[in-house]
Amino acid sequence: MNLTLNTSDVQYQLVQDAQSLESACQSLATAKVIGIDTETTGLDPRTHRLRLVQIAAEKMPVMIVDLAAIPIAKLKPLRQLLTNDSTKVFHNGKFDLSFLSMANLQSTGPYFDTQLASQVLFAGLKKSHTLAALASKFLKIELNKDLQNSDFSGKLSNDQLEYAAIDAAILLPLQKVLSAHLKRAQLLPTAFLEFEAMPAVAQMELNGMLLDQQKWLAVSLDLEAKKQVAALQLKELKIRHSSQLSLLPEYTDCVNPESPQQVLAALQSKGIPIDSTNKKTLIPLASQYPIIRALLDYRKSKITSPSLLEHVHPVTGRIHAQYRQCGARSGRFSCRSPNLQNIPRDKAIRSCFVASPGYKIIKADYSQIELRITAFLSGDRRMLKAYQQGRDLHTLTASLITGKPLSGITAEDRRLAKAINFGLIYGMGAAKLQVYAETEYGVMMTLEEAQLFRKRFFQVYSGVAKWHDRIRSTVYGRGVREIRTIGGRRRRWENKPRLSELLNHPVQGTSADITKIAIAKLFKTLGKTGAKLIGTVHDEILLECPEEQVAPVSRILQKCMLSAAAQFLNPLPVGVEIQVQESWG
DNA sequence: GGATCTAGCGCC
DNA sequence: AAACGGCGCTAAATCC
Repeated sequence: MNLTLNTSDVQYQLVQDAQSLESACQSLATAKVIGIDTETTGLDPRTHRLRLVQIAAEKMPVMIVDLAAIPIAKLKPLRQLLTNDSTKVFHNGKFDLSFLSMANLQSTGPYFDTQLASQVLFAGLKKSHTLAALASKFLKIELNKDLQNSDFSGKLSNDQLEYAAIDAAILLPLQKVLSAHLKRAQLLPTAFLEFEAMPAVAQMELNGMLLDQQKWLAVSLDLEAKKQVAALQLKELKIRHSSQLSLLPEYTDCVNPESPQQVLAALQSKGIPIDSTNKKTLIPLASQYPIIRALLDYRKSKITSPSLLEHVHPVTGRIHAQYRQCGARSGRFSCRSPNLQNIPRDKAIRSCFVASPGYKIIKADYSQIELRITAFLSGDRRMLKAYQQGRDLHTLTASLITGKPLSGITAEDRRLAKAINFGLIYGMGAAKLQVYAETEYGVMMTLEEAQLFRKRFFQVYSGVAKWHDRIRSTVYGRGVREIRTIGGRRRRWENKPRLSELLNHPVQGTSADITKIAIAKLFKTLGKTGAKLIGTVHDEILLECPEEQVAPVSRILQKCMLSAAAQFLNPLPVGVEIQVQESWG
């Protein structure tokens, strides 16, 4: 394997006319693998322009296409090259594909993304995944990135051209060495799963979500008003309750309810025995102390009203959040600017995310996917059987734990069972279960009851108990610092992981793998339906679909999601719930 | 004065 | 013996 690349003699050819483009593309078309990089006038594909497209292949000079010099109509050879069946190697291809797509230069796979490859390889560890870091680590080449943010809009210097050429050329040896590492670590399937999802994610970001700004303004004003009322109540209570503490000025006037430190000190000074002001500490005390009730009300009204309006794009009028495919150690997506994965479920709030005129929002959720994965991984007979029979696992758990017949399970029983199911599969203790059930599901229980429920849960689902034991003895107990999903996605730890983390990754990570496969399949299948992928929230996929296409697209969506899950969970049945609405709410 | 950390909380 | 995991955002607190 030839991994040497002397950056000082990377050859390149600057292409500024149609004829040179055609001949350069002809040579490059013979390559099985090409490295592609782009230079742009900025970071926003909607407002900044694509200036250069650099394409490298082994033993050829890097072709640098100057898009400022060649009319769009003459780019056909480039289009052909981008859509041939060679492997296209990118570094953070989401960025390049977004700009190519906006320049009406579509490309097709197969793709290899060196950044995603590195992230898959080192998931869980603190590593840098920049191109310079990878070049240094794997090729012992120190890239000079001084020109990365230089002005690529005007006349280009030789230094800029050389920089551009090197960034494309280096992708080829990097792809080789990363492939070898992925193969050795048995991570090729996971990496390819990421590569196939990558163009879908790029398109998802470009599509964005439409926010009804009028509606949102009304909702956020309403939230703000509620917050003011709560703050006022809080202030009055504080002043009254602390009036006798006039020697301590910070408690006499008002305490900033936003400051956990001040709130903690203030509450402690009133003799309330707490060591934290978080929800789970305060909720049990709320009935006893009006001030705590007021504080909780204040926080509730404070519901993160992220600066959504600031994220509405001036050109498209839509919100284009950034999804990071390997943003979470488990393989889940993370999302930011804004984080659309933690928008409150409150209908009033989610209803502000709407479909364009003539479109519908199609929202699809996997049903209890993490519990199903747990059933599969543990092999628990009772859970597997319940799912095979199409039963509702929460109701079953409620019945098994309370001893009531299935027909006698109330809504509260089922909420209790949800808390038990979701809490205990990752090994929650009784004390935490008690608090968790109350704060998340509004179900009260004594510590003794929590202990009993916990004991019963592991009795009735003994396969889950055995699965915990197995991980405890073969991984946790031996100090192993890595674990994998069903599909082989690996997460590693710098230090000894907690048992709960080891139990969680195979479940949460498998769920992420399934969603990513579904998104990749969907992207390939939606084709000319006009439906657009606009968001994903872990086990949920959101599409915006032309009204007349809703029926076929719903079927496609369901089929893609079910077949993605079947890749790992077959023959366990999986459920997908599809809703067609005017909005996300 | 800006960068980073912490607590708390929204979502799955 | 006891232990639920994964994120990003905001404001306050703290560090440099």
